[in-house]
Amino acid sequence: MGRANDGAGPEAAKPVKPVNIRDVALRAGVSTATVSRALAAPDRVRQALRDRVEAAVRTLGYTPNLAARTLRAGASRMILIDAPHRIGGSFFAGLLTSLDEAFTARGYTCIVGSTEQSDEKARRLIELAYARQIDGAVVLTGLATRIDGRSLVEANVPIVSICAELIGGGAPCVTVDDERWAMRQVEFLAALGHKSLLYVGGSEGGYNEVRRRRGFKRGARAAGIATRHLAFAQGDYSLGSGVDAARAYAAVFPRATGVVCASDDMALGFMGFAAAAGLKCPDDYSIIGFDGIDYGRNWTPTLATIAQPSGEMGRVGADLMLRALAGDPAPPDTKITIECSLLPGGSTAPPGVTGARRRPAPKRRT
Amino acid sequence: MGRANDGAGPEAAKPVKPVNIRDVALRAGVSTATVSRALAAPDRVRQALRDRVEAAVRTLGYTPNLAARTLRAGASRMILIDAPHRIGGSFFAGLLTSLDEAFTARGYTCIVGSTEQSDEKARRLIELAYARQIDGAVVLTGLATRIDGRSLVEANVPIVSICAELIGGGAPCVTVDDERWAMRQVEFLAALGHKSLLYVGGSEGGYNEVRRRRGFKRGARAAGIATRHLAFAQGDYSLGSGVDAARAYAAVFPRATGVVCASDDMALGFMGFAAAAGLKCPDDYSIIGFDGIDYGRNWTPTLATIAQPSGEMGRVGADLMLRALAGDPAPPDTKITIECSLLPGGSTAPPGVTGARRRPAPKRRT
DNA sequence: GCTTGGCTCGTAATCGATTACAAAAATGAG
DNA sequence: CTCATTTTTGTAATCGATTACGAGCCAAGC
Repeated sequence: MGRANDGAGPEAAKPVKPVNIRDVALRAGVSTATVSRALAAPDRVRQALRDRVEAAVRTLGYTPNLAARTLRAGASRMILIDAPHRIGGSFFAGLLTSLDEAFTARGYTCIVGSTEQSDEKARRLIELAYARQIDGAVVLTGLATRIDGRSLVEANVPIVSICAELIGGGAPCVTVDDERWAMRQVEFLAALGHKSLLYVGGSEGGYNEVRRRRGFKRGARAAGIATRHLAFAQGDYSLGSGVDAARAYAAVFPRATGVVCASDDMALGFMGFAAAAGLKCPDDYSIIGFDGIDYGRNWTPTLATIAQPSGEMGRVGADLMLRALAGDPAPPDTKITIECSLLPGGSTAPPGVTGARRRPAPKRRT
Repeated sequence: MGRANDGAGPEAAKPVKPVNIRDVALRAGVSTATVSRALAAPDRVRQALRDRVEAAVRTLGYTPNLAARTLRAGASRMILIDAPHRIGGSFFAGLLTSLDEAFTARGYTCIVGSTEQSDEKARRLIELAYARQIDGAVVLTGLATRIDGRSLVEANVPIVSICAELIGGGAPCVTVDDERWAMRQVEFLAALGHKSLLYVGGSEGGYNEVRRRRGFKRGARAAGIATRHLAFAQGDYSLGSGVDAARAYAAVFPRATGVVCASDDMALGFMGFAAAAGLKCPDDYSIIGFDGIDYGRNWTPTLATIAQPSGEMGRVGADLMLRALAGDPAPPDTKITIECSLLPGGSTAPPGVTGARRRPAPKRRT
């Protein structure tokens, strides 16, 4: 078929050797050092040469090799963000967006991963730190995963934690006062007249869960609700676990009129199952969530919740990291607390106000 | 305060020089080449030396520097995933999870970003490709963003697109048959007896939107629904835009009984606003979404929808990429179509079945 | 005229791991 | 025991950009 070898065979397209700084130097008739300077510190190179270099860069389509730069500079301008598995829950999506925006604006690139998703994934992420491939890590889980005896914390890379304190401490953190706002949830329902409550918790033993549960208990005590009028369901923050809680709720604690959830997702799952089971909200029960996600604001009825300002939390956290990277780290015991706000919604009402449902008389213990 | 300089002053902790392969070689009494081989190809090194190397690695806590390896190897084992801005929408969260899982299992690390979010972000991501920092790119937007005259496509890096074909083509893709499944949406509502429909579309002109809208029109024609009984609202796939559509709907087209949405999020937003406005679903209107996200399955009522198998789409897409990275790329015009499924839900019913709402008599044109 | 100082610019070392090549050692065959 | 092979190991080149150092040049000052 004609000329056998014109250098553009079907396979010949592969080894396109990328242009490097030497190619540019050659074309511009200068040394590689001058090319590097023309790009990094233009005011240290004469106008004439600078122009020649820029022209060469343009015509050749040169982009500095990042690996080489990272190797030499000892910094990659990449930040690892260790997000929880439940990114889908959209509260974290907002947080990620604001983090990403803040870092991008300062010339950093974000790598998002989850150390709690699988050991293999965690290993890889931790490895990135030890391999000096990232300049810093933002941890959203609080979980200091340790794989093969090594952890992010010991990789000697600046760390900032958001949403939860790093286990073992040692890193500045940005959180909300989980306990206080969980108390606020209870207070809100109690003020409406609810006297028996169900708590739907997040992943057991986690930083936020421990505090929200404690807040729930303290809130109940403060509102004068006896322990025997409290019930507890264990979820994992996900929509599905809220569904499960609702399923158990019907059987285990039919008399609670107020439901306090540790996440909006669980509250929505709960409402979904309850509705399917014929329970009306807020006629039959009131429910309040935690996070402040969009889905809740548009649910039927709208979900009352504690809104966490994810945008602000991300910005503040990114700022801490950027400061540390600039050589001015905050003291490792720095703790910044962000204010939440309570958003009312149609999911709460005084108990038994419309629904003419049985609400058993107190009946004090047998 | 005692000894003035014990080498561990507050600032002395900083310059912890990380151990490199030379340190290991020195300690094990071998050459750096042997260390490298002992780690990468253990069967090419005698047992005795291998043991010494492994011991040295362990005691020194050595991890190979990734930048150096990338520089030398010409490959970084990093994949860029260009996801749409609306990651929060949780359909993409599922897709990302399955992609990440597939790549991690094969030793790759994912960098997730969005070229459509901001120019600055896009510039950075494209730069990653030109700077040889990524080995491949998975594009979920179909949008071949071009910044400063360069685009991902021209960075000479393997590309796979999922959900949409790459604009301009040239990359294998994994998609669903948007048009056919949009027709199916209409068919489903028409079969229930709905004779006037509202279409709530996604971002205008986008790959999926164009096809779903076309499918909607074809479906209506096939069902014998006249054009004057069709209305169109323009959204952007987000929950909020569904709310807006509902707001406009009430005013613009009060007589449509069926609503076809190009995303579940918009459907949920629509239902949220409609409920607040006193419209009952499915008594007053039926609605069907597209995506198959968890929120819809637990909404009140549950949302009928076209479920896209995000897990499978991710796995298939990752497989295409891994193949290309292994030197066996699929032809650039490869198109893999994944099957969807229609999930029924409480959000649809025959028109006017329970709600005794006005449903204007046909009244054929004036 | 000669020295000092300030700019520019090129040479070459450097970052750390991988690998082609050659040298050395071990193994096997006869 | 010798020669041919195979297996191990070390030396040094390499990937590409950055930067310490010094050479060359020009102007100012005495």
